[in-house]
Amino acid sequence: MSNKIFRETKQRNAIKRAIEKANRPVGPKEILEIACDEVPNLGIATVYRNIKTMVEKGELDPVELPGQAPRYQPPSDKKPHLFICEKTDRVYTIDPKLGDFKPTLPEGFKLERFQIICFGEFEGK
Amino acid sequence: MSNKIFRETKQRNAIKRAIEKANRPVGPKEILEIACDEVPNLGIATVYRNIKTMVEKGELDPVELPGQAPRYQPPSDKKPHLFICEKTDRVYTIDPKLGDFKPTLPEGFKLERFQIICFGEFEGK
DNA sequence: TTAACTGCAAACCCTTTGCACGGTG
DNA sequence: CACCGTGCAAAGGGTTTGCAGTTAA
Repeated sequence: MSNKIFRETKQRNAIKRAIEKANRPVGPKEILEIACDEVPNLGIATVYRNIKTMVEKGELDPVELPGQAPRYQPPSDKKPHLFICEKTDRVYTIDPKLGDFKPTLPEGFKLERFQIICFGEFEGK
Repeated sequence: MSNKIFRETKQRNAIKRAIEKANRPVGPKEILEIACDEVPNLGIATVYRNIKTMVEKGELDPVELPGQAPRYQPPSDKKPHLFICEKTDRVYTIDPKLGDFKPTLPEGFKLERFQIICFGEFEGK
């Protein structure tokens, strides 16, 4: 069982702020770069360890992408559908207005859940 | 430019046949295992090199998955939508009967194409 | 014969882990 | 002061590359 006590450190806070500041799903390297403004020689291992801890605590959600390493975002923004900008490689969570749409599958396939991944260009800030 | 001449080898043929035999998108390890029936000490590097060559020649299509390494399938079966069996980790291409469905996106997002990834269990052979 | 192909091992890249030190509570 | 967290460097896992020997054409 997990009765570990979590401590506040300047590294952990910098990582949290970096993810919030990004405001879209970001990867470990991206997090490191942003957080390094606050904690110059932050190690990548610390970023990975904190991501893991935060995901376990439910403070961070992994966003898995086709053909790419996972990115992370605060759980409050949780939306399963994604938009991948093919110009900038940035990822956004979207609400594609599905109504009651549901894919129909051939026999034998039991649908648990589904995800729509959109590709294109995002022309915004 | 690429004016290389491609040769037939027993390894390359075994790899091609392994992918055809699988009849669903397969990864390098899976290809190696199947092809090893024909060519016992086939090297994994050869599998990777042939995958690359075949993708470049258009004889093979990569199938990219969220949070997983890409798998490959013959281009004739090309369908963008996928079903991932969470029991066996096997991947299947599907036709989810979309009709004229299209996701509606917020302003600023220019939709180029989209893909539906379904998760669940496949109860078939 | 020539140059593409192969197997092996080493090199890579990204992620994880071991260790000694530093810092929180 | 106990023990969690950190930085560094080494270890892992999957993919790629260098090399010398093999083989297709």
